[in-house]
Amino acid sequence: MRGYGQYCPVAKAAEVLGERWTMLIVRDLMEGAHQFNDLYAGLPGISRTLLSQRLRRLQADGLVERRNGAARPGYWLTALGLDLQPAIFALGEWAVRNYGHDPKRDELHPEVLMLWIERHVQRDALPPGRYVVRFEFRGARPPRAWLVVEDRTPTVCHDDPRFECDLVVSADIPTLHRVFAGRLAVSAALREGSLVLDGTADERRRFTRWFGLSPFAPAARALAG
Amino acid sequence: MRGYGQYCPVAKAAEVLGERWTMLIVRDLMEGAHQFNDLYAGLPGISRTLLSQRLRRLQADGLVERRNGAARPGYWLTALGLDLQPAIFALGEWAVRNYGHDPKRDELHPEVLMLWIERHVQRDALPPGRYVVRFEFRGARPPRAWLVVEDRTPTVCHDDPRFECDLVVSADIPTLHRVFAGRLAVSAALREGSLVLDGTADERRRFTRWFGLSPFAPAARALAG
DNA sequence: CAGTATCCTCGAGGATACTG
DNA sequence: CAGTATCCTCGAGGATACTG
Repeated sequence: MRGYGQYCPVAKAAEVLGERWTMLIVRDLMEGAHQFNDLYAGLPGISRTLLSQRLRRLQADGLVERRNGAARPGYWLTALGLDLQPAIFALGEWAVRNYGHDPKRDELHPEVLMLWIERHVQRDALPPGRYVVRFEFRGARPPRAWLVVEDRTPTVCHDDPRFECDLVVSADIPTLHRVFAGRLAVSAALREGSLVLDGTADERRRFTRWFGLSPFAPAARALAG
Repeated sequence: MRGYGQYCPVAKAAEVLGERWTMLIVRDLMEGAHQFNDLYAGLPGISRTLLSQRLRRLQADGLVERRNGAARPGYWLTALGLDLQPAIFALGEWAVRNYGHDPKRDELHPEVLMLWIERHVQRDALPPGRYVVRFEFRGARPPRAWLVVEDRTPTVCHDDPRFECDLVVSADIPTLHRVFAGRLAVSAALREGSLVLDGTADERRRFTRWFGLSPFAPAARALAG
């Protein structure tokens, strides 16, 4: 995107963030995605070429840096990029306030939703060692997914990992999304039966602690009243 | 712009605001531009066709409505559009915090700067009747412009209106911009002589009251210390 | 796993001329 | 003053195949 040739703060922000996908990449980096393939999985429709290009542009603009030193190399927001948090949050809150309703059927990819859930798992609430949860989507395709935790690090699997499951979570995708988004309380979903937990009483209780909600859940909750 | 097919608040916001020019159009509407030609003048580089298209899209998305009833028909933000103010402001503040320095020479159009100044004039501080101020840009092209006020309504003229001037403001464009942006206090500019006011003592004093700064001036000032 | 190189398409938007 | 219609260009990005 060419610049606007206007020395206006809003124009400058639009210049850096205005290209297609860029804001979503920043959002994903904020929510804990750092590897190329992790980012790629969270952006259905983008091509690998384009993601690569956008990441290079973000590096050139100083919002993102590639860290090679760590155990797993990856992309991280710089201080400049992290400083965008309040602004991106304000944009999201605007959308929540005004468009918070009726997700269209084809806007709910089970894979992406599971990725978001994975990214927001409350790690401290997870048990040590291996921990496996199966999600049953009730008629969606794919019909199920697994959240496999090893040493408090969750990973979504779409193929049966063939481990014993500590808990089974059953809900259709819209319900699971409404819960994640904070528009339906876990307790209310359990009560009405749109969300069903299958496991020991301890595990069912533990779910409410490790299952993290969207950062926009408080805003959505505030709307509901 | 096609949507992202993701039911995420940030994606939704990016969908509505992410097209080139759209955010700047919203910004201009927030700052008091309402007529097609007024918007057009504030967006150097856009084509009339594209502006028209973007305005139609903004109407379809519910951010803008066309009001035909008023004395001058024009485009106005709806409640949905106005609700974007905090988010757009946060984006601008991010840019001010991080890119607040070194405007490039060709990013400072005298015409656009004068338009911004016109839009932020403090009307209550203007005298009734006709009031005319000439701006001398010291070597820029065009070299001067007039702010003609009739009944507290300011209009920028780039051709000599042939009225007597109540005040002459001399400053090069970068200085005038720094003052408008809040990065150089009027008092400091006057002291160092980069801004010169020519008129009666009363008129010179009045200038500091009607000359309004950018909405981002407080953020810029805060940076300066 | 994390990208890059190459080719090709198609649609956004510029230029120009026009209108109520 | 406030746009619209038409034509045409060019460059963003998809598809595909490839690599350290």
